[in-house]
Amino acid sequence: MPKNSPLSKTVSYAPPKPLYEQVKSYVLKRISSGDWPAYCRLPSEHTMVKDMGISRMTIHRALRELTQAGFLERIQGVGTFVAPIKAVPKNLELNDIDQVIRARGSKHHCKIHFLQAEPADTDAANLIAVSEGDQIFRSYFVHYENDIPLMLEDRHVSATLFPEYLEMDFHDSTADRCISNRFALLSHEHNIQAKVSDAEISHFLALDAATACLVINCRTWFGEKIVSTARMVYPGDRYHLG
Amino acid sequence: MPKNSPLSKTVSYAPPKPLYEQVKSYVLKRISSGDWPAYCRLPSEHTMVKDMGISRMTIHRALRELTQAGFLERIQGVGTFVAPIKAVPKNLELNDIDQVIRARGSKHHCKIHFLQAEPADTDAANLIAVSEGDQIFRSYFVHYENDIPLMLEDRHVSATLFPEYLEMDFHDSTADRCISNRFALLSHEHNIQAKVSDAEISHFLALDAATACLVINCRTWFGEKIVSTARMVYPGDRYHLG
DNA sequence: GAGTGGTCTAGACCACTCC
DNA sequence: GAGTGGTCTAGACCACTCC
Repeated sequence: MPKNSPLSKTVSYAPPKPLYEQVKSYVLKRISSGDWPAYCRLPSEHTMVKDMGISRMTIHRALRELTQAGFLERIQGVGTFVAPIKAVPKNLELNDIDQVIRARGSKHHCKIHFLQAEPADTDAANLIAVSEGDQIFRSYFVHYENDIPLMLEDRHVSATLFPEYLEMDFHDSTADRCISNRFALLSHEHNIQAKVSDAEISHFLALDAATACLVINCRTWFGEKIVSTARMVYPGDRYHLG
Repeated sequence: MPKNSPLSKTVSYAPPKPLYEQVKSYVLKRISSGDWPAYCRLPSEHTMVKDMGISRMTIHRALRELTQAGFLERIQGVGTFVAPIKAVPKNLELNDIDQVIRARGSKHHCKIHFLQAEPADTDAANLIAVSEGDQIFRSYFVHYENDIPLMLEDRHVSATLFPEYLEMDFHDSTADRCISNRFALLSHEHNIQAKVSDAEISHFLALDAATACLVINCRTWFGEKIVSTARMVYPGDRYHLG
């Protein structure tokens, strides 16, 4: 024991990473250093077992996880190869409006302009995949950051899939979160465009002059069915994504 | 053998899914049906081993993969629980401009307005994290869809990290893909806003009148270092994301 | 037939939590 | 101490590719 054993204890060895993590790190290091460029063939599992003295299941787990993460490609009967680099997914994460506002240190509140059942007109019927005239729910909210309007949320909701929608409390939670909490395994489809404010947008977002706005259209699926579609409009000078 | 055995052969049984996939499907079905709501405790691995007659490693793999996918949460020494539903990531995938244009069935080409080394001014130095006056590369391209300008790409590139940048061929590949092909394990950071076209944008994108534009700023990291930053401007009436 | 990766098992040891 | 999940092994059988 060295004389500074109390200190040594404080330093507390990082617990050694599991073997499969060590193998993953090793492979990633070889890839990022350029030792193993794209399409390069890796040693076989059997070879790695011999060379590293690690069991095949452990090697296999490491390589499988790197494959799932997009770094490798494996072909049964052939071998393991470094994946071409496009594999890095360029995703933009979309967060809830109230969380974004709170993360900025501001106060969020939501004004409900209307929240009602109505028969679907042609547009709404298309948006949410019901027949024209079917009853749907519609909500029309404006979200504020410290009393300045930041987002107009115009939402259609399926009355058959989510009959309780009108009774939700939208002051504590967003519509989006109410829907997420109600259904398991939702999927989302987004579309983002830029658009100059029109009379409707200018009115509800309190814009003096024509302003470029971000318009995000989001459709939410539960399995094969559309639960909700939302049009969210942000003034470009007050908000940006990402 | 039934009399239509040739047909039976043609039908070709789907090969049975691996056991761990069957376990995953079973658990997902229980979750999405509502049998196992959020925070619900799952049977222990040992219990599943007994009940299903499947070895623990196989059960464990199924539950681990569902955990990685965000459906479950596991606590060592405690148990396995259904994850609260927020887990569904709402991501927007950002694709390469030339691929988007070709996917629309249009023709892509790129006009190079300039491509040069220059000393970093204050803005550029901040964008790419070098010192003012350091040499950097700058490219200024316009991408066309069938001869209509669709995107202005103003890019700064680190001359130390990517000295070959000026010699790349940008007619066959995009700048973004050149960079991706050059480095392994890049990460990207995006910022999207709406902005009214100014004189510069109107000129290069051939806009007659003030137009709302999508502006995407993208920073590309190689480990701790910034390889490139790009400002990409799309006219809102010609393009939308997603 | 030799080599590859894909799956699965029965057992082991461990760290951790809860009692 | 009993129960939990986390890791690891040594072996097995398999489907697949390439020769």
